Amino acid sequence: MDQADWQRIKGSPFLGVLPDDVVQSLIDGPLVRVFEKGAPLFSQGDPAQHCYFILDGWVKIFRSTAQGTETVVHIFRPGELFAEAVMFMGGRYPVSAETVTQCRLVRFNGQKLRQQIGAKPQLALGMLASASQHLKVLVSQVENMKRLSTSQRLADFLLSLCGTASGATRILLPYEKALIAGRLGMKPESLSRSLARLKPLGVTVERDEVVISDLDKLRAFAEADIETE
Amino acid sequence: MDQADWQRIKGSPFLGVLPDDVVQSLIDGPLVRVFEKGAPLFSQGDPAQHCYFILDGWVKIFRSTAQGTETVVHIFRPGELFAEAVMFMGGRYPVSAETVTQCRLVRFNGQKLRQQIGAKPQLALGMLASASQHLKVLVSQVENMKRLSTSQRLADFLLSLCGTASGATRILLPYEKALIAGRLGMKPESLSRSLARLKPLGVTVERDEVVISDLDKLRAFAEADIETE
DNA sequence: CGCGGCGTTGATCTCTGTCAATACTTGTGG
DNA sequence: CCACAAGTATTGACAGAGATCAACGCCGCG
Repeated sequence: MDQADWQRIKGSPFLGVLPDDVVQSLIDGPLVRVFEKGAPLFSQGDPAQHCYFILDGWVKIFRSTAQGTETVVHIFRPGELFAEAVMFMGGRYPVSAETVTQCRLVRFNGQKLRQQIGAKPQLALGMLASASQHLKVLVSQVENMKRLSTSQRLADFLLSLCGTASGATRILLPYEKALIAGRLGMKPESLSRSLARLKPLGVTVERDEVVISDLDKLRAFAEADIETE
Repeated sequence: MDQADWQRIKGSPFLGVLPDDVVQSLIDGPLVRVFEKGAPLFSQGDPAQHCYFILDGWVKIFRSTAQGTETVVHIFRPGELFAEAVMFMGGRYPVSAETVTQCRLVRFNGQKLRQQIGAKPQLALGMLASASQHLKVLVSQVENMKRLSTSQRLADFLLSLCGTASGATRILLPYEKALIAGRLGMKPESLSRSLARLKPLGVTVERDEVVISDLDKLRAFAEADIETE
């Protein structure tokens, strides 16, 4: 775990407020764990004993039905902590998690965390902050599904990869397009067509590289109530 | 605030674990506040200083765009606590809230809560339980939007009003159908047609009264991956 | 009685899922 | 170096679901 890793941890709402030695005391086993792409982290129904912080890579959170269909609920990115609320409660995971790229993760032990909670109220504050963050994300996901067209959701997704920059930019899609489609609530074919529909707005795709010529134009489109062409 | 009201509060994952005097000490001003239908509680962007527990009535959580359209994100019902996680952070509300019926609410003060958590860490445990609960609700909403047809979402919604009963039942729709449609991510016209499509499954509607002849049959329909009609 | 809000119904259109065919990429083994 | 196979992405044709627009019925209320 190098300096950049600690920097990442400091940026997290949950872990950022804690002294380094406290953070270390919550880690169970090796400080950093490396997972290959497609590695399962936990399954829905498992006892929620750990939560994870992402140093590098992307992690898929999904639900499976008895028939085997799987629905992507969310995909977490580097710098995010997930499964902390349910782990803290000590119940069972309501969803499954799996890496979608190679990942470097920090795993925290729920039992140790629960032991420390009484002595360190800021632990609880941080967990609530993190849980609140996740609530916001899911709230806007529900909103997007209800209100936006597929192209708008895609635009929103691309913008979320760009940060707050303006003008033109060039981004790499972080994982497979089929997964992006699932994350946005559509099929891969629809994603292809949605991407094509963004071409008039200055969005061109080649392989896993997307070039956006005017971020503000794309933002206006993503937020528009009525599709203007 | 009578005995039944306290009973309600006892059923809340967050407040249920707290002693009565602690609950009272968190209340800011009058114990119970009465709101007429359509009363705004807070707007997105306001500093999140309070959270609310619903004794009676229904509260709509929604988002407004710059253009003025609003999207219903969630509708809370009697016995539910909302806005607690974001209030805890001390940031700003990401959504707006408004009563959709006449309401009797209990309002809690964020500052007092934060003070008390320092002194009594078990307060934080309850809050985490509540946040975790709401996360689960949102996760299943995301899943429903992505995976289920409109009729299935409607069936799911009706079942959520029935509890765990079996056999036949009769329920009253708690608010206007246009609002139900928004909650389920569809248009009022589609809601009408979805209701009609449930008739072969033993669901009949008259005004705001719904009669279900076989709850288990409806459950099977709501959970099916492929519509078998 | 007439008006307005709400809900339903009907006709039509658009979009997305589905199914299928076709590149393109990558990796493997001859 | 090439042939081949498997995984991934795009494209086209088609059918179905839901949105849209418009008309009508119902009911409460002045």
